[in-house]
Order: sequence, then C-alpha cells, then structure tokens
Amino acid sequence: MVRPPKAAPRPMRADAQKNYENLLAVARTLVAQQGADASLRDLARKAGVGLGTLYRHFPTREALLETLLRAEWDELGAKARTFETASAPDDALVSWLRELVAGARIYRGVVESMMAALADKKSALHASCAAMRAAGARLLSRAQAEGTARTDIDGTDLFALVGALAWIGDHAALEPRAEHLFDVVVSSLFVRDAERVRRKQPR
Amino acid sequence: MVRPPKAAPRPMRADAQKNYENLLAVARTLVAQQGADASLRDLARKAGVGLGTLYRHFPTREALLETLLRAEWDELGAKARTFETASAPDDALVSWLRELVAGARIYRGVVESMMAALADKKSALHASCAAMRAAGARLLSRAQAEGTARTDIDGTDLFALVGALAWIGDHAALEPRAEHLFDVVVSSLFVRDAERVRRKQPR
DNA sequence: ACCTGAACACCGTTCAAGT
DNA sequence: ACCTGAACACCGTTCAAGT
Repeated sequence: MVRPPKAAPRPMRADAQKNYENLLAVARTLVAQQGADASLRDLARKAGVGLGTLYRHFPTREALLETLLRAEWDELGAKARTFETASAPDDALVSWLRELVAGARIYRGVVESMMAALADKKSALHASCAAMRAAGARLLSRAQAEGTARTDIDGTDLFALVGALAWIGDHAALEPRAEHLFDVVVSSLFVRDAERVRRKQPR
Repeated sequence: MVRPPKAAPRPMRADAQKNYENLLAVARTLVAQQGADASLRDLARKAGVGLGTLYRHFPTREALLETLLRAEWDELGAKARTFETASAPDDALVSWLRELVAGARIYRGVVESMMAALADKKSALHASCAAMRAAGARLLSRAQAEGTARTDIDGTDLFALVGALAWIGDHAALEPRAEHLFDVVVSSLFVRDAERVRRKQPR
C-alpha cells in the first residue's frame, strides 16, 4: 500500500543525477554537524551548486531530511518486526525504543521536524513518522496485552517520551546522563512487579 | 551573596524609563505568542522604538528573557522554600517539579535558553538557572535521605527531566497528554514501595 | 530538462549621527 | 544620556534568463 510517490522514476539526466548525489553527500555531513536547521544556502554553496538546483531536487527542507532519514528508518522498521517475533514483549519494546531514540539523535533537532511532520499530513516526512509511531504502538500493545506495560499510555505518549529523551540527548551537557535517564524514564512504562499478572515463564 | 549587578541603580532618564517599560510590556506578549526566539526587530518595531534602543536596554536576548523571567523565578524559589518546610519530602519534590515545569512552559522554547545559560557562566540567565537547579537538588536529596526517591539521580538529571517534560508541553500535539506524562515520568523518580525504607508515618 | 544567480523580504548586530 | 536608522552580513524562497 505504501509505495514511492513516483511509480516509474524515469532516470535523471546525467548532470542532474550527479548534482543530486553530491547534494545528498554534502547534506549528510552538514546536517550531522549543524543539525536539522543547517543553512540551505550553505549546503548549495558547499555542494558547488546553484540555489535553484537545491530547490529543484528538494523542494522543501523536509524533503531533504526525508531522503536523509529514509534508510535509517527503513532499518528501524525492520528492527521493529524482528523484535516483535524474536523477543519477549517487554524486552522488544525497550530494545526498539533504544534504537529509535538513538536514531532520532543522529541529527540534532530532527525530533522537532518529526513533530511538525506528524501534525502536517502533506509533509514529506509524514508517512515515515506515522509508520514509526504505529510500529511503537504495536510493540506497546503487545507488552500491555502481556501485562508488563502499563495500560494508561498509548502510541502518541510513547512518541512524546521518545522526543523528550531525544531532546535530552541533543544537549551536550546532558548527554553523559542520557543513557541512564533513558533507563529511568523507560522503567516508568512498566507496571510494578507486585501488580504484574502472573506469567508462565518467570524471568 | 547573590545581588543585583548594579548595587546602586541610578534612576533612568524619564524617556529611557518609559521606553524600557514599554519594551518589557510588548516583549511579554510577543514572547508569549511567538516563543523565546521571537524577532527582536519586530519587538522594537511594535514597541515603537529604534533598534539601538532595544539593544541599549537589553544587550542580549538573554538579558531580556532574564528580566521577563525574574519575577516568575523569584516566586519559584520562594515556593521551593515553602515546600521544603511544609510538606513531606516526596510531596514537596513533586509539587515543586510541577510548578517548575509549568513555569518553564509560560514561554515556548525557554528551556532551550535555560540549557544554554547553564552552560555559559557569563550568561545573564546563568545565576537564576543555577539557583533553580540547586533548589531542585536540595528537594531531591531531602527525599533521597528519607528513602523515597531513588539515589541514582542528581540535580542535573532532575533538570534534564524538567527540560524533557517542558519539551513535551511546548508541542501543541502533545500538550493534552502533558500532565499525564508528567505523572508517568515523575513516578520513576521514586523507589518502588516494596524497596522503601520503613517510615514512622505510613501514608 | 536542467542550471544559475539576482531579487525580495526577512533576520541579528553594530555604530555614526543626531538631540 | 539617550535615541534613531542606515549599514553589514547573513537567512529562505522564487523566478527570469540562460544552456
């Protein structure tokens, strides 16, 4: 059902193709250094390309981010499916959240773009973000069904907490404690042992 | 020990005084609407004042924010002291955190400025932010001494979590769940009942 | 089909010139 | 002592003109 927008992406002219790839390569390092709000003008300059060329290939900043993040997110989607079948529901949820928070941190400020994309259905990032949220919701409800995750949170809450944790990781001063704070926050997603439904396999 | 920078703040010339107050009044509503990164040019324009006048009264954006937030923060400091003497340590911590998160949300994006201020000792906001963090640390260690708060977190962690929760509140899409997520995250600060040190007054 | 760069409307910040 | 606004160096975005 989800399909790349252009069913038959006719090959680009050779010079266009080269510009496109160069732009992406430069963008990858620039966004890694400066964050998701890096100067587009600077990007065009560093890629040795006119401003119009940048806008032709990536009509919005989100289109650019979308391309930068697609590989990352395809991988995260695959991991969600793996965890779903290979791990206990609660472990699967924690492992995937860890990956997602790490993924949201490769580019500083990217969670901000994700939030905006979720609110705007026409955004180039919308579909991928919604898919992420849905994958998280699935892992969550699996853990809830098992009785390990608290039932008063949903997929949106989960996404909010991921954003909050990514916010922490985006700040150099807090980064040393980011992993620990991940554990602290994630621990709150699960019900206390005492209230836990009995399960066949005690861990 | 903490004292306003100018021990004897000589009275301003009448016109300067008027500009200063007008600037503050306009800034209050503008920053409330647009967030902490509102356009300074726009502010000067709306206050009917030259750009240089704005910069004369508030040499940096942080100086402006500092003035806007000082009243708010003086109040929060007082509340910390009240809670400290009037409530059980864990209740005091939770109540104060709730106030702080609410306070950090009056202006969108203000936690970002707080983070920057804590990292930069010369910032106009530094002292007030550090004082906030210290007040939180005090309330935390009180709850830790009592045995209700987990001991593997410190004042910086607390501040990080406040920032994370404020981040959630800054996003309209998440705001409906902000209060609930506050409860979820804050619950993780306390040790599980089973591990809790016995206390004279069971609640 | 694709590229370029000038043009437009915005920023933040500084500072010479005015009163 | 205080104010003003032009000037400078940046943005993002659009679009006429070129190949």
